[in-house]
Amino acid sequence: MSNLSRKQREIAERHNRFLTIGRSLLEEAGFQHLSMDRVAELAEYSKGTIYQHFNCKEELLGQLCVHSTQRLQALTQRAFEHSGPYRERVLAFVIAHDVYRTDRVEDMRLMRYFLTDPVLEKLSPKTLERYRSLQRDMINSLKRLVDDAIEAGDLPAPRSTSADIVVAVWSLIHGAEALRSRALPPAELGACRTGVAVVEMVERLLDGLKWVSPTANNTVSHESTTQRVERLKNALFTHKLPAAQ
Amino acid sequence: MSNLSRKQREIAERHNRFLTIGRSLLEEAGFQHLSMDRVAELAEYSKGTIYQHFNCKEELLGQLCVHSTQRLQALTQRAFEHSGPYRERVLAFVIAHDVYRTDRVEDMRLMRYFLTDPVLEKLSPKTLERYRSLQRDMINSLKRLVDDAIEAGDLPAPRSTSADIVVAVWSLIHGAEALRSRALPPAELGACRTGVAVVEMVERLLDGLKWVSPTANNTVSHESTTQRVERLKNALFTHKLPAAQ
DNA sequence: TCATTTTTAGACAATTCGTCAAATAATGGC
DNA sequence: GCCATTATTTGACGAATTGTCTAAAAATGA
Repeated sequence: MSNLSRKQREIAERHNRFLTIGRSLLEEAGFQHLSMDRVAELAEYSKGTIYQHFNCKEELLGQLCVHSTQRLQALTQRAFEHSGPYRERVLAFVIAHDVYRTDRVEDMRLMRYFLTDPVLEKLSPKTLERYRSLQRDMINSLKRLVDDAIEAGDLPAPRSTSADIVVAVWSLIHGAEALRSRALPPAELGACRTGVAVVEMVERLLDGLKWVSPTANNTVSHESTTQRVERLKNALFTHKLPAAQ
Repeated sequence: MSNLSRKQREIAERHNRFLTIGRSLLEEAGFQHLSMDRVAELAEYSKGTIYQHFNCKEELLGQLCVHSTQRLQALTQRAFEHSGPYRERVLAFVIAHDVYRTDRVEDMRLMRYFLTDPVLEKLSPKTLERYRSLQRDMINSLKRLVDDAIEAGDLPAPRSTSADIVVAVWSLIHGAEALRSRALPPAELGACRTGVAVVEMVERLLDGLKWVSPTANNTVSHESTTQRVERLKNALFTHKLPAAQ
């Protein structure tokens, strides 16, 4: 009995050993250059052994990603537990991401990888579920917060659903992160380099939610967004571009 | 002389042949599963030949990505040439992305790959510059548009720089795209599935820009965003999380 | 102590990238 | 039209990597 538990402990320890070494390889060369051979070699186990713990490379990366996501989630939790006004908690959620990003660059890169690549399909159901569940938690907590804020009158949003608001806040955070990290040379980015700019834009978005009748649109005043989108689509994007290449 | 141009034409044709086949492999299996061996084989050329045109796999993908980006840019161009109110042109910019995404799923995936992965470094200087230049064009056009809109009083934004606004709009578009395509199970996404939601949120953001004094913050009324961020950071995120793993 | 079960090792096949020297084709002078 | 020079194409090759599978080693238990 103590035998069984010792065995289990050994397995768990080895598992962690692989993960720790994987993490350090990640840190020093990026997830692109992490190889199972190298992890096994550094862990002083053979190839066959590592594949007993992780059925593919993505599974190992995925478990590392889950760890990272857990840490991020723990940080965002502080935002939700903040005792200040509802609106401040939303901002704190944004700030949590910025703090995390500043602190753990390579983690963020890995998480972005799992955000964008068709790689989730390779994960074991268990890991996939752990990952999804963490993401859901963060999204749902934010959604609850937004609902509460609206309820309390701290965030009047007569024209928008809380789901849309959550998506928007999430997009501002992660879109800016993607832009910041690669897409453009620094010159064009300007102020976006600082996390404050993102908070600033979230503030403006939240401010904008409270508007009831749009006044900026002088020509067509009682058009819904759907109608507007339809009209512009028809006016500008009906005829296709010439075939590529 | 006609000889030289014939030769050049042949080279260009072969180049295109590789690209076209690359594109079709992309379409059917995603960029992850495109291999140079296979492209060469389908093009009925040997391995060595393809490497005379593209010095690495990323270069081929990069050139495909440039093509895609060109098409997207051509679409966004229509938004800038729209004769409606400035604000509508901003919305049309967003809609252009949605139209493109709907039309060309795999293109979008490839472009997201180049947006998020540390892969730009492998491109040839020429391709990198072509890519950057297209991105710059779109960003700068949008920035000019925002500047004009502010100038014309169509988009009052007393508290924000146009650069920040551009980053925010860009983030809303691409963040939502990332979210939509992978990050979460459909259930949580809700309305975000439709492109209209993004336009909606951009509208709210633009509305929010015109606010001069924040009224939603009841406790500390004359605090700048920078101060606010500092305060929240100190209050919530000073002590670190316990070490991972 | 020995048979049975579990675990580990590392050889193996398959894929892929990118290179290189040799074969082939094109070019141009005579 | 022929041959020397130049350019191009080929496909074999090396290296890295993933994931599998069998035989050896170790642990377990009677």
